[in-house]
Amino acid sequence: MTEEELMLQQLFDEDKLTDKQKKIIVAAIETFSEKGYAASSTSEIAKKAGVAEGTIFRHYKTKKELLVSIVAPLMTKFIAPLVVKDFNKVLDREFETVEDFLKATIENRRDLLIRMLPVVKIMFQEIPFQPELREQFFELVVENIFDRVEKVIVGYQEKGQLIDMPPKSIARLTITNILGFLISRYVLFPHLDWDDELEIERTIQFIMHGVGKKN
Amino acid sequence: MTEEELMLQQLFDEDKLTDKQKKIIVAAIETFSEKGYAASSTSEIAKKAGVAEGTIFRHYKTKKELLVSIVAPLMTKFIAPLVVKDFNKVLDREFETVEDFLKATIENRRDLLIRMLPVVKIMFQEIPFQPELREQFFELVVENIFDRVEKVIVGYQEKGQLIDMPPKSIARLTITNILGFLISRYVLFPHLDWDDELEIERTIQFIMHGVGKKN
DNA sequence: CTCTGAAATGAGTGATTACTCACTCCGATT
DNA sequence: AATCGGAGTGAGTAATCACTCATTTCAGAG
Repeated sequence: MTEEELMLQQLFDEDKLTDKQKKIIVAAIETFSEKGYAASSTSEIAKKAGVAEGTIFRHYKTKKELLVSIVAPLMTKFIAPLVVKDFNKVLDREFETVEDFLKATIENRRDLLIRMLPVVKIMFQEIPFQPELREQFFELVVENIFDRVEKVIVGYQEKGQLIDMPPKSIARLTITNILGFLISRYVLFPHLDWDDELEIERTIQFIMHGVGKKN
Repeated sequence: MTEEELMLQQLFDEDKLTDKQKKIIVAAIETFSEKGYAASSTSEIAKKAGVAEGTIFRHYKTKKELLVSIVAPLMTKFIAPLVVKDFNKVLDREFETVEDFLKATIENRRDLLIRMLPVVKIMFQEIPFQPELREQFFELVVENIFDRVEKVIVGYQEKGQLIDMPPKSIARLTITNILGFLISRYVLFPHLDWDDELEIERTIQFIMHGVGKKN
C-alpha cells in the first residue's frame, strides 16, 4: 500500500469504497491540485484514474459533488482531530510551556501535513469560490476549533505565559504564521533551500517573542 | 491628482487605452476575482464590459494574455514602489522605530491595498497555476524586494531594534503576517466584525513582541 | 465632402465541457 | 438456474468554450 493510499484511508476509509472509486479520488486530488478545480475536466480525471467517464458520475452526481466529497472529510475528520487531540494533552498539563506545545504539534504532524498538502491546497483554493465549502469551513474551523483554541489560550494566559490580547486575535495570528510557513515552504517557493527544522524553530520563536529586541 | 489615481494610471493608463479597453480590464478584474480565472468565460467578460467578444481578442491574443496584462503591471509597477518608496524614508531615518515604520506603511496604504485587493486576489490565486506569473513574481518580489527589505532589516538590527534572526526569515514572517491579516479580513471572513485599526495595531504588536509574556 | 486605417463587431468555427443513458458485467440470493 | 441490483461502460448530447474573420463603424486627415 502506497503512502498516498494510507493517507486516503485515514480520510475515506469509513465507507467501503471500490478500487475504482479510490482511483477516482486519487486522480481527482492530483488533478485538482495541479490545475485547479475549474481547469480540471472530468474526462481527464477519468483517464488518469483508468476509468470510464460515466463511472465518475455513477458515484458523484456532479463535478462539484466530487470536489466537496474530497475536501469535506478533510475538514471534519482531519483538521478537527489534528488540533483537538493534542489540545487535550495541553489541558491535561502535559506541556508546561506554549513553546513545547507548539513545537510538539507542528513537529508531530508535519509529515502528515505535507502529505495532505494537495488536499489542503485544493481546500484553500476553492474556499473563496465555493459557498458550500466556505460555510462548512466557517462552521467547523471558526466556530468549532476557534472555541477550543480560545480555551487553551485562556488557560495559558491564566498561567501567565501569554499576553492579554483577545484569544481570537492570538489564535488568528498563530494560525496565520503556521499556514504562512507551510504555504511559503511548499506552495510558493518549494524550490528554495529550506532548513525546515530551523525555520519551524524560528516561526515558533517569532510567535512567542516577535522580532523586537527586548530591553 | 491623488496618489492613488496616479497608481492606477501607472497600472493601466500607460499606453493610451480606448474606453472599451478600459471597460474590458475592469470587467475582467471583476470576473476573475469573483469566479477565478479558469471559471471566467471571455463571453461573460465581454457582456459585462458591454463589448463584443471579438473586441477582447483584438487587444489580447489569448485569454491568458488578458490575465497576464492585468496582473503583471501590478507586480512591476505597484508592489515594488509600494514597498520601496517608504523604505527610502526609513533609510533617511524618518522613522525612529520599526513600529512607527510598520504602522505608517500599513495605515498609509491600507485603502489602496483594499482597492487593489481584487487584483491581488487574482494574483495569488493564479500564481500556483501560471508558471509565467510565478516566475515573474519570484524574480521581482523575492530577488528584488527581498534584497531591499533585507537592507532595511539589517539597518534596524544595527540600531539594536531587531533580533539577530536572518533578515530573510524576518522578512518572510513580517510579510506573512501583513498578508495573513488582509486575507483573513477581506477574503476569508469579510462578514465578521472587525475593528481594523485595533487589529492592525495588534498585528504590529505581534510582529514586534510576539504573544509570549515577558518576565 | 472623400479617403484611410484602426476599432469594433457578431456570426461562425471546431474543440471541449459536464453530464446522460441504454447497456453489459458479475457476484450474491433464492 | 434464474433473478437481481449495483458497478462499470462508452457512445452520445446540448451547451459552452476560446478564438477567427469578413464586414461594418467611426474618427481624423486632406
